Amino acid sequence: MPSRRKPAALPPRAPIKGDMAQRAAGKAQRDTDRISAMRRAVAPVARDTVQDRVYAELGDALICGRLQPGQPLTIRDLAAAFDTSVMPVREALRRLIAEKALEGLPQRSVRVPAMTADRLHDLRRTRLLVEGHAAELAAAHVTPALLAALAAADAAYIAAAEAGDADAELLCNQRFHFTLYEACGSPSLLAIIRSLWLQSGPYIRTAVERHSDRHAPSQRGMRGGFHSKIVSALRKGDVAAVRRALEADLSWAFDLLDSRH
Amino acid sequence: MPSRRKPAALPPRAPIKGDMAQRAAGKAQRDTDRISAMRRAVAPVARDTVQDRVYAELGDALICGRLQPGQPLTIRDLAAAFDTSVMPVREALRRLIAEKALEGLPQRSVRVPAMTADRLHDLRRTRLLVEGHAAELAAAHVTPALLAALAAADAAYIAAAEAGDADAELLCNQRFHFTLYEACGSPSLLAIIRSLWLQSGPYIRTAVERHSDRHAPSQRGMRGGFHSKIVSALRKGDVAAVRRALEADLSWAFDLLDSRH
DNA sequence: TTTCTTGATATGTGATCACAGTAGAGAGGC
DNA sequence: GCCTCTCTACTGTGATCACATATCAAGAAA
Repeated sequence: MPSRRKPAALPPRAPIKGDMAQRAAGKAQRDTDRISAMRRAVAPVARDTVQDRVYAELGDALICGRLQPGQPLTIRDLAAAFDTSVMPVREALRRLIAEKALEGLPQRSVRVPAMTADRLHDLRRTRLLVEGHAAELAAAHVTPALLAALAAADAAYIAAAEAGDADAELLCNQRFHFTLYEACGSPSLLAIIRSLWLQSGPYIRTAVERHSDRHAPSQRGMRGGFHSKIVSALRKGDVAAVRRALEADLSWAFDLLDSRH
Repeated sequence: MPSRRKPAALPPRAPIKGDMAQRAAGKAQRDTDRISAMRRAVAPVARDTVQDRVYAELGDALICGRLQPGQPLTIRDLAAAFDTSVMPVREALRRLIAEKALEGLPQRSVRVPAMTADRLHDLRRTRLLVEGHAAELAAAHVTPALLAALAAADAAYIAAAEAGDADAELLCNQRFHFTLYEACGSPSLLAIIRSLWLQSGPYIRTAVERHSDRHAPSQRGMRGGFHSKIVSALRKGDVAAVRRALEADLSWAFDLLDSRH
């Protein structure tokens, strides 16, 4: 069999297709209004489209590093993996390319951006600038609820790290940081940070795995030390210390990549 | 006639359709290879698609403020204005929404984001942070060629401002700033700045027009004073002064919007 | 007169088809 | 044997159609 088709790169973890996509195969239903009204009542907020779900799924895969740097992505393969047509995938890829999370090659193929020393250095500098500033802004709006949420996120992170579940570890780390950043009250900064995380996610995964390879499970929660320093600085209201702790946390991951690459 | 169809919001300034789009109406041509080879020789770099051109056109319109804040955009209207099908417009809008240059409403309609005091404040703060940092980085890589390019861009800006051509003024202002930012050597910062300009373009237009309303033509080049201060600070290598001058330039426009809105 | 309903129109989204360009494998000539 | 050419499968892009839903207007009921 001469087919060169690669196996599906990314199996969907949850059904992607909404009800809307089933109508092509389904029978014509007359009481559509009744059904859609009910559906709206059940899920009044999450009114997302198929492409939104594809986008979210790919974004998660990028941030959690489930996609390798340099890995090529084809629209049709992804559409097959998600069990949809090419349309939603096209638009999701387009969005991710616009956010620099994916790279559109001149031959129009799409791939996860390759990891180069220049790119790592650039991302590191920009993330220190933007996320450091967001942390400073958040430090000005500290509330007990925020501190509690951060502490909870940190605990979940440590548990995941010690359990050796890299996916959960990265997810909890993301949750901790974005809990902090959302408190900064700047939508524009938040959008920038989200884009930066999408861009650096595939590399950070590599860093975390290296760390796990080098250390015993009981030592893997080490990064939690950075997190708790951030929380205690926030509690004291020491803005400069918050920034320092956050920058140390970020630098930790990038240093792991700098040392050997 | 009950048609509620609005007039085309944005007449294309240049033909959008490439040769690819003409094949649907055109006759089948056999010597395609010869022609495409020739075309590649003539334009070896600009291998852009229809959606790229729609995207670029809409981006220019946003940065130059030819689209009003709050203005709704419909795919079919834009497709008619650009004389293409809806496909390229869909994907161009999707990209701009991903960059926060346009706003996707929950009812799935698309519009230019409305101007609110909160949003203005947020954009101002983020732009001061990011563009200030980019200017500092650029100050570390000053070359005579850069200084000459900036001086030329500033001269063009003053000429356009005194001529009262708002479109050209905004375009030259953009050129001056991006000449500076490109020298910072950070692709990630440049992408962020580009997105921020797309977001604030519609508002800046309003600011510039207010300034023109209040001042005689001979005084309209005033902003050039900021630009020349930036250039002279760069020439002296005074990084802090570069940042101050740039922040004064940016604040000038936002102050105009703050004062009366 | 006001309000709810009911149509028609319009608009975004998804699926499918058509086509140009590319890359890779295999056959042919040197 | 190595290089070149050709042919085929594949991929992204654009066009078009189908459909659910949102919007708005006019009409009916209170």
